[in-house]
Amino acid sequence: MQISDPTPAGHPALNERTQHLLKFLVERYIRDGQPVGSRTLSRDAGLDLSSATVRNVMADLEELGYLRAPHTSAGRVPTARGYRFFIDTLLRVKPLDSREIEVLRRRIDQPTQSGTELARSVSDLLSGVTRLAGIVMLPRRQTMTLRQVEFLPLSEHRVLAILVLNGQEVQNRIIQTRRPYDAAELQRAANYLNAQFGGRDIQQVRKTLLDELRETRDHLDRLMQTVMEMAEQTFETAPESDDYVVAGQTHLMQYADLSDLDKLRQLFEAFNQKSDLLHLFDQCLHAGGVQIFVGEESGCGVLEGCSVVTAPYGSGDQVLGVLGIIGPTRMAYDRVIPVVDVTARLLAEVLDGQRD
Amino acid sequence: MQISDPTPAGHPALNERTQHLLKFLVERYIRDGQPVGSRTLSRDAGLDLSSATVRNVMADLEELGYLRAPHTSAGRVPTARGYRFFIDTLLRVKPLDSREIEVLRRRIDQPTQSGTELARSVSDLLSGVTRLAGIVMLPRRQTMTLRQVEFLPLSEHRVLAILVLNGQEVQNRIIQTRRPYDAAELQRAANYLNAQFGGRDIQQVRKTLLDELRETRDHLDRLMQTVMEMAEQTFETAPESDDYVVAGQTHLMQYADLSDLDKLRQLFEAFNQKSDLLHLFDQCLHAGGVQIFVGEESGCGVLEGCSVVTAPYGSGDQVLGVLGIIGPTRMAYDRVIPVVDVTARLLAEVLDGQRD
DNA sequence: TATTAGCACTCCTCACCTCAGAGTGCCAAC
DNA sequence: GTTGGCACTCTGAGGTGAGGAGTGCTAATA
Repeated sequence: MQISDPTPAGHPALNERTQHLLKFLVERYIRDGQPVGSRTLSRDAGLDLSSATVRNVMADLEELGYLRAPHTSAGRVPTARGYRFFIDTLLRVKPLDSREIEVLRRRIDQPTQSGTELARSVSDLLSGVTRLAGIVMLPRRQTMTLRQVEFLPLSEHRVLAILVLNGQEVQNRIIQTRRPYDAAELQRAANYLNAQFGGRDIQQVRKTLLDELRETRDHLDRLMQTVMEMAEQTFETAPESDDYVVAGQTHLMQYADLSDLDKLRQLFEAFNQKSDLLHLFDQCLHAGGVQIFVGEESGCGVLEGCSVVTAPYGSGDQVLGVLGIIGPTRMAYDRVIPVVDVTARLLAEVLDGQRD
Repeated sequence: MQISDPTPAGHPALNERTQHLLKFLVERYIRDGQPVGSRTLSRDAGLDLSSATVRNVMADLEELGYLRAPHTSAGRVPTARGYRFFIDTLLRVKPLDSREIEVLRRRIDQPTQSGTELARSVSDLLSGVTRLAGIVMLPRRQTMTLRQVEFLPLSEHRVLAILVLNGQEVQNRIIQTRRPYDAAELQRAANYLNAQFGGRDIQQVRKTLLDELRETRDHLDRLMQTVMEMAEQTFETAPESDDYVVAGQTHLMQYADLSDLDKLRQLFEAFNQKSDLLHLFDQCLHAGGVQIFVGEESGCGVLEGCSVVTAPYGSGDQVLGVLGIIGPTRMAYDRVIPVVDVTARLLAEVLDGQRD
């Protein structure tokens, strides 16, 4: 697994003892949710240091911006920068054992009727296993392979276009036509498209058909005119698709860190709005591994107090989408990161298997 | 409009003065959210009574279970029973003016690709206008009219069934077949089904085909065998459909009445679970008008502190589904009720218009 | 020079108190 | 039946003080 830092920032060298203390403090804070004091560290961190010494170290770490004290006498808490350093250099991830992986695999590899359904089930899985909010971005339509296209006349000026993609996914679109078409005409257009473009991805189809032929439209024969009118609306980028699927938002209401109702409301609205989060996920598409945003690193104001862990998933060597979780900054990264990572891999496997 | 009481209960006769005071108290409480005291009523209710008199009346109303006092010195608050009486006999609903109706109509009558999309947009509308959570139950598949059915071979043992319903709605299902079928065979089966059952509702189709023919299966010719295998899976009740669509849940986080995070979590989980709410809405399908559940009248524990206002909508004389809102018990019924009522009517109109 | 014990200090939390304000119930008078 | 008056109750805001946790600093120590 490769964890890349979206916002690399220089970290001054810390000696081993300091790192150990920081690591212990972050872990303890993640476990208990309470500010950690020097006495606790002196006693439990296993370094045989007096609390006074620990205090000196903590003061240094606060100076460097890794820790902060909620108030004078309250111990220390990691800052976003502290979490960042923790994740990048201190964290040892616990790999899932094969039994857990098998459970995940079985839950993902269930027969589904559509990509949306699969995405829903995977985000359910993510949220169930991590007790956080799970998110799965749907594969971009543009990257899907065209298996088959059919046209069905519905009424005088309406034709139903049916796209079978990736051998599993079916999409419909109702097309408004300029003139009536009969079934035979539509059949011929579909045959042509299937013969010419079956097996290619939508992006290519669109490019070839529209960009290359549009100019010569006036010189096309009747068949190709039909093909063009159908294709134009059929292969346009779909504004309909749901972009991503969220599950388990309610989990986020359990964490004291996010108990501010107003903040929570804004967060939930961001889930519905989608645009901000989509932008964030787009950045992760080509990260090539697990990516983590701590707090406001994402540049998204509503994500204050939250962290996002994402991983792209793909079929073959192509990136199809991104999945991940959103939870309080104070989350069990050592567990969540492998879950996200493995889920992405398993989803890729399943999608590969479906390409029959 | 007809507002029916789902749980009629005897209400003793109240004299006019008492009713007036109760009405004023409920309205004031809905407006301000504060317990209403005798002084306020004496001063503002326009009855020229001393607070002592009002206190006597309030004591009676408390005795009858219409009011309760949060504590000794805090004025009174309506109980569920109080709201019930208010809604049934005291409430004067403010009809929407034609301008408002026009705005609603335009927002509903937008071109949509599918029933789900339409439902989503209507529940968005409901939640936007009322600032509560809007819910639209999707039309039961069983009640839809079959326009057209087509079968598309996908691979050896997989056939894509495409159902065009109500002239607007398209549904797909992938069917696993026992033996391979070629395109011509499937075409004949589709032709048969379209000829025999086009224009009938799914319920009928299913009944006729499955119940009547299943027994005689062994004596059917090859065409009918094909028809049967296709139809069995195509017309089975769909477990896939999303049942209902919720919008604007986040609005509910703004109301102090529901500010208990844990309660709120349970409520949101009920939205996702769906089964409880579906059961509730099913009851409203044949109510023939606006129906209101106050607090736990619905029999649904998580709805404590909430009211539900629903109205069935239909096309022609057939009930297709239910829509409504969920909000805090303390909501502006005089405004919400007509909004729900009119929205249901407008949705029916639009659906009627689409039956081309 | 790094570590430590000791100590004064800060700040939070909690329990407790008080007090004003709002509202009630009841009673006697009208 | 209605009303004024009065004692009573309860809440909520504000204040106080003890206890505890944790810090920073300093001087002593290894």
